[in-house]
Amino acid sequence: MSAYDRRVKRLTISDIAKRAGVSIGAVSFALNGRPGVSESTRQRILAIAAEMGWRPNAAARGLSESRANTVGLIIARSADTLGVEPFFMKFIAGMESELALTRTALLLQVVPDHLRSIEAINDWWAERRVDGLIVMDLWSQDARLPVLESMGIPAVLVGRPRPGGMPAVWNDDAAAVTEAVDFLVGLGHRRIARVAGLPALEHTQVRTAAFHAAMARHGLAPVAVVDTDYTWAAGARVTRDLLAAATPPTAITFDNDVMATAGVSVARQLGVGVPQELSIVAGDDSQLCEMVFPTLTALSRDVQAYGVHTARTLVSLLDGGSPGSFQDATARLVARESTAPAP
Amino acid sequence: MSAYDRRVKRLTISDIAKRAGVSIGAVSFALNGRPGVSESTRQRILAIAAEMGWRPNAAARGLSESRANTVGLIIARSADTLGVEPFFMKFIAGMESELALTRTALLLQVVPDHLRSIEAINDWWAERRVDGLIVMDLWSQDARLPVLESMGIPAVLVGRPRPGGMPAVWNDDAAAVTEAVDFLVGLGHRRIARVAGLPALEHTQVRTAAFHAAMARHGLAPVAVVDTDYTWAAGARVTRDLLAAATPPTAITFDNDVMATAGVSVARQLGVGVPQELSIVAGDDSQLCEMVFPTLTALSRDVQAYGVHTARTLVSLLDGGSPGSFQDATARLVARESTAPAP
DNA sequence: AACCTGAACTGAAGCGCTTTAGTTCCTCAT
DNA sequence: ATGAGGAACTAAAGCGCTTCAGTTCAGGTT
Repeated sequence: MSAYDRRVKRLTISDIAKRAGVSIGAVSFALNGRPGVSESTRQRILAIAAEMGWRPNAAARGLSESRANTVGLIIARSADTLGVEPFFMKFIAGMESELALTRTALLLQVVPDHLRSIEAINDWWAERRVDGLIVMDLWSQDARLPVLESMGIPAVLVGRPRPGGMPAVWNDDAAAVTEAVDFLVGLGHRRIARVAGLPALEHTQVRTAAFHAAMARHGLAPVAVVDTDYTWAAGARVTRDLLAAATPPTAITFDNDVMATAGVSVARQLGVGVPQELSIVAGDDSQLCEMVFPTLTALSRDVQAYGVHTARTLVSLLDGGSPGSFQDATARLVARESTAPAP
Repeated sequence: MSAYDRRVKRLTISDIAKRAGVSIGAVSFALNGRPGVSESTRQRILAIAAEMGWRPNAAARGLSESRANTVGLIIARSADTLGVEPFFMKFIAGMESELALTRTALLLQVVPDHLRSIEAINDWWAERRVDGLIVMDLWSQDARLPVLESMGIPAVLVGRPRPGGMPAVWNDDAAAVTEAVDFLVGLGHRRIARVAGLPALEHTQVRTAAFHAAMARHGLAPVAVVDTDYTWAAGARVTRDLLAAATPPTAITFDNDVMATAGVSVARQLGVGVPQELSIVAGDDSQLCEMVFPTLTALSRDVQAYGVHTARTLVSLLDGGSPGSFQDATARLVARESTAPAP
């Protein structure tokens, strides 16, 4: 005998019907704002339902409507990387504030790689647990997209829109990177390096291309562009290498805050003054950037709003709309202490 | 006409029944390992189901079993605080690895306070969206517990067990704090301060009590014990105050890694050498502790395992067991660069 | 008075599964 | 030959809701 009896008598729509002296159909009409009942009975039924504290059984409604009223978010990263990235939690918080408005729940799954991610997609869809999905961390050749398309799964991409593909919510990474380069060049820097994130991620490629273009526009050649895995260790190693070169950069842009922090740390160890001898720009903003000394100049954006817009797009898609892609605000450069005129 | 037709013909148990030439009841028996079918037909049915790629419709099964096969995690914190704390993502990742084994999904909700948290509990339970809950960030007088108890909601507490209450997964915060104090005293420190977290949180109180007890055991009186809200700003402010005192501490323990980082930063600004003049211990370990200079001595534990154990306890509870509370491994002190013999 | 209309409501099917109460049929003891 | 017993299966109810096809009835037309 379980400590919890699952079969407790639950309040159902027919209890309300009995109490109101009408059929369950009438109750359903009343509760869902459909025609078929007079305004007076509707009010009576609503009052009774509220008084009795009735709430629809999600499984029953889902079964009947062929809809789960739930969306899924699958994050394909190792738990270690996730931990330090404030991005996800903020994004999730934003999504939920929006989803709450339509009584849509959020199913979450954290898996280490794309293969598992596809398994999770299959499971959820086959079991009808979700009505649609949010896809993050897009790769340029993303194995998940064909799966989603072939199965006809409604999804919203967090990243650049695909031609003819599903709706995407994105922001102009290229413009942000360009702003950072312009800012550094404006400070007199000529020898600038870029420490990029995972090369498989599409936005890494976009940013790298934008970096090259922006440098070229100023008639400059990058000192280096190095791909990494976003970790602190990688940021430290690359910074060490860059500073050990014959003509080291006077400025480095990092693709996230964690690596930028590592860069500051390594520079200090090597006795390279930040920002006197080396300027540093972080590609993501978070409390972390204000936690280090010197505080980090960073590309900042409203991640929570990003989550809100993504959720809104998915909800609209599920409601039968055909939302276009949504361009979120471009990250702006927030100048702090880690940048200064070139030596 | 929606871009996605929800009414696409889905594979159901009766398709399999038709194909196997048996009744749907027989199929259900076969798929769920129940008696009522011969071994040969069971195998035949399983083969057909696998071949056709059948998966049970979660809503249908849930409706029939009066069970959602989903558990809920409600996090009651502001998105800002959440972001920097690597704890949650790791914990979630751990939970999921365990939940995946029993095909249980995780519903997540991030709300700013306990009031909203209770609303979310009510909603989920009334709608039968979850079978049980994980309760984190326990307060000593936690308004959620009476709600859970009165509604008979299966729940596992992440924190100290309540006498006669629901099962809890916890670790010995007192022992960990004691180890930190012993360590510092062993290094010759006599003037030790504690920068605590949110005073409403139960484990803050447990740690503070343990801190006092450990100090007393060494015949010492704390320089100060200050409550905070875990933020970087609070950590910085308190450190500044402590170091400005007539007889400043030679060692400070902080209740999380973020504040400890702030402490290091402030000390440097004030020209106080870490660890030469001031030793610092962080109450939580994460990559952050290895990202600052000097790297932080910290109380470290396996957060992912913590999540695994919590999920396992809840699953056992839902399966009708009556799991006792589970004591997770005690955090161990990882000595790094931020601690040294007292000046 | 006969007819039509539309609003207000009921009855019942159906969503996909589990589970209980039968039914059929084979085997074995008598 | 008869029946008891059990294994292997089927039929159908039920989970709680939505929805569609009817039914009833007041009111208006002609």
